[in-house]
Amino acid sequence: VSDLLAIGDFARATHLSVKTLRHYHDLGLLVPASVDVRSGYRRYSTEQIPVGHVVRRFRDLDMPLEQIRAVLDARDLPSRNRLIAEHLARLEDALNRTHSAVASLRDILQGPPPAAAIRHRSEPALQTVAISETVEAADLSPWFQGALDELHATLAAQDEAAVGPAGAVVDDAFFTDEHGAISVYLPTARRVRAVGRAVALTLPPVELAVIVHEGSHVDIDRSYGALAAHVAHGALSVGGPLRERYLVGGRETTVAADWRTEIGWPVFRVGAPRPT
Amino acid sequence: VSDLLAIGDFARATHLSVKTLRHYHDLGLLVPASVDVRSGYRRYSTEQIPVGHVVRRFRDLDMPLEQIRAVLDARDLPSRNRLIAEHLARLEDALNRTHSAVASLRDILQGPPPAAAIRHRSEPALQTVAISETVEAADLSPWFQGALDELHATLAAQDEAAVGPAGAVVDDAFFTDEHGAISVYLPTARRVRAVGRAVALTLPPVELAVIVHEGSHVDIDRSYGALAAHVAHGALSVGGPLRERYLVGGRETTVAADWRTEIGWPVFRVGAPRPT
DNA sequence: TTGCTCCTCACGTCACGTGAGGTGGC
DNA sequence: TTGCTCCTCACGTCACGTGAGGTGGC
Repeated sequence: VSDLLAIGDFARATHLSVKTLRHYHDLGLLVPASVDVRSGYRRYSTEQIPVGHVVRRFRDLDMPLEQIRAVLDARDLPSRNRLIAEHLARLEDALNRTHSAVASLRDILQGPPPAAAIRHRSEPALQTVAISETVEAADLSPWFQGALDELHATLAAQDEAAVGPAGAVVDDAFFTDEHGAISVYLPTARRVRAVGRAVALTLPPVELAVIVHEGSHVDIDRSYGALAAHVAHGALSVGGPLRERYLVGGRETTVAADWRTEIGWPVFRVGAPRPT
Repeated sequence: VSDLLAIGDFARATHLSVKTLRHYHDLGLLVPASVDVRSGYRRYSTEQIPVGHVVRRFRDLDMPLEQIRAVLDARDLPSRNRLIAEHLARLEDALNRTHSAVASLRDILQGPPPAAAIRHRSEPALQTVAISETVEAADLSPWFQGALDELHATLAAQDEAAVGPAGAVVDDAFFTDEHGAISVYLPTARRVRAVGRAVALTLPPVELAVIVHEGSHVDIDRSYGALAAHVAHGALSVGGPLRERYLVGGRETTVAADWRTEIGWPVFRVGAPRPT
């Protein structure tokens, strides 16, 4: 009995608030060593103090409670360490994005965006090998990497090579709802066999207003904005998914400042009769 | 009309989701240039696109919506820049705390805490000059700095000097409820005149179990835990606020690893008859 | 016995997302 | 006219915090 702490003392011992401790009990994340059946009083053992400290540090690192539970429940050390390492990797990603966002904010507050040229182009039908899935905006980057790697591997296995830069067809819902269908593709000379997620896909012809975005994708919304303003100004809007082409991307250089991304926004064909 | 965008096109232009845009409209943060009275359809002007980009970047930096509104509404450039600089400073603080938390997590997972000695001491009454306020746990650090600076300035103005290290008396509620009364004090030879927030305060005598925490305060919960386990083991618990003394702190060295903080936990007097 | 600690329960907060059910615009 | 876009409204989510109203322990 002498080694049990009331919730208030346990709060002082761990620097977790009483409300937080009750919340963790409700969720089964940090269950008191004993609970008085008559009064409902929670009693924590001194052995639980280091557990509280660990939980607090994971929360300081924004780890979701469900994931903390997974770490605490991990059977063996390797799987526990894997979960932690994965979270630290996500955290580092977040820190990098924060640094980029600060730089990008300074940029945007300094002045108007660099006025990139917008041109119109008739895109013919295109033979490709593609992976199509519904993706959350938050998960885009790792999904995209994996898909593109798989496409290159698929071509290599069939002794084929891409006959142009990689690209993507992005459903409207991806922007308006934060998740939607995306196809990542590599253009091919021939129709390739389907392997794994990769399937042959022929992109339909389309009329596009295109802009080339220079640099990292943290800023890519500015090029989308320029394109949207252009299309709105000309009243050229027509439905259909957006296109992206990665003229220079992560496979060519790790220097994000050197990336070149073409964005294509579907429009009416200029000078042609509008569809009735 | 040709320069107005439907909400879906504005979402594509800014990479803010439609749900998010409607939310910002409800809050008055980003109000459409026009709203159709019959249908409720929102129309955004192309001039609003850069505003959307700015809002998105502030959100990427975790700026609360109310604060973003304050930035957008700022009348002059200096006050706008001040709000932004303040947020960036907070952000940098958060990044530093994240780095510390990662290091501290590695520490705690490596092994048991360094077993610091716990001793008992009778603390006599102490004449001090102090600032007492109710503080949120999240605001502790800047509040503490400001209060301590003010105390030193108060003494200097009266040609006095502290006769011992700075300390604090911390109400239990500060730990259990995340906010509570704190007094920061400097011990004085004489009773000083009250100036500003600083008033003369005589601390009552108290029996303490004390531990000395070595290093930065990100880890201080571990020393609190060791102390709590000791007190629980001896069944020595008695009410009353905690004491801290800053033997070596931020005024002595900016190398946080060299800090030494004494934590005092009120206990029964060992070997003395318990109060009846 | 007093006063503090502890209890539950319902609701609030922040920044949206989900989903139902329905209407408008090209 | 069809089908897509857009609308509102109510509720859900995450990790707690607030506050009411009440009981238990030293």
